[in-house]
Amino acid sequence: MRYWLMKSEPETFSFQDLKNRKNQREPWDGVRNYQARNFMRDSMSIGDEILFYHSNTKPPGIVGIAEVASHPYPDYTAFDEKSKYFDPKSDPENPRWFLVDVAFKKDFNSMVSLEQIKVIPELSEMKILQKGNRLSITPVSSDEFALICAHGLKN
DNA sequence: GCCAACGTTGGC
DNA sequence: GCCAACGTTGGC
Repeated sequence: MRYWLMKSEPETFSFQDLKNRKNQREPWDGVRNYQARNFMRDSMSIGDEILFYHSNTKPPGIVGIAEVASHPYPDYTAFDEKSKYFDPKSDPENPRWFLVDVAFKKDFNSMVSLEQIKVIPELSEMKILQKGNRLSITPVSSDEFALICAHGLKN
């Protein structure tokens, strides 16, 4: 079992949007970064838990828990000329981009904001805090995951 | 809206 | 294979 942090801009796709989806489940399409793709394609397993992070919003932070809900499979939006994620270089015979389905698991009682994360010494190693980090998917340790959940789930 | 950081592209 | 130009991310 691994743990991940996945970013999404709430204006594009929020945690509430995920919760409102049929089966509370959504393909994580549109990732066009090789490192993030590799995490989904090579390292994720069904049941891995995900910290759902809202970026580019005020305040940014982690709003709840999701989980990996499928094996990796090709990102079909890369083959769709009408999609904004269309990539003519991704060949259906040899797909360049992969994704997993993500499922809603649990709301936090209160957001764990980026500001809070920054002041918790045990979280100082998190990728999200490292300078210049822009990766939309990053691994999280089990201790970090547990600590953030403890903060998010307390009243 | 600014801009630092970083990934990708393409000419050479 | 180098690297300048360009586009994007995302906190502030």
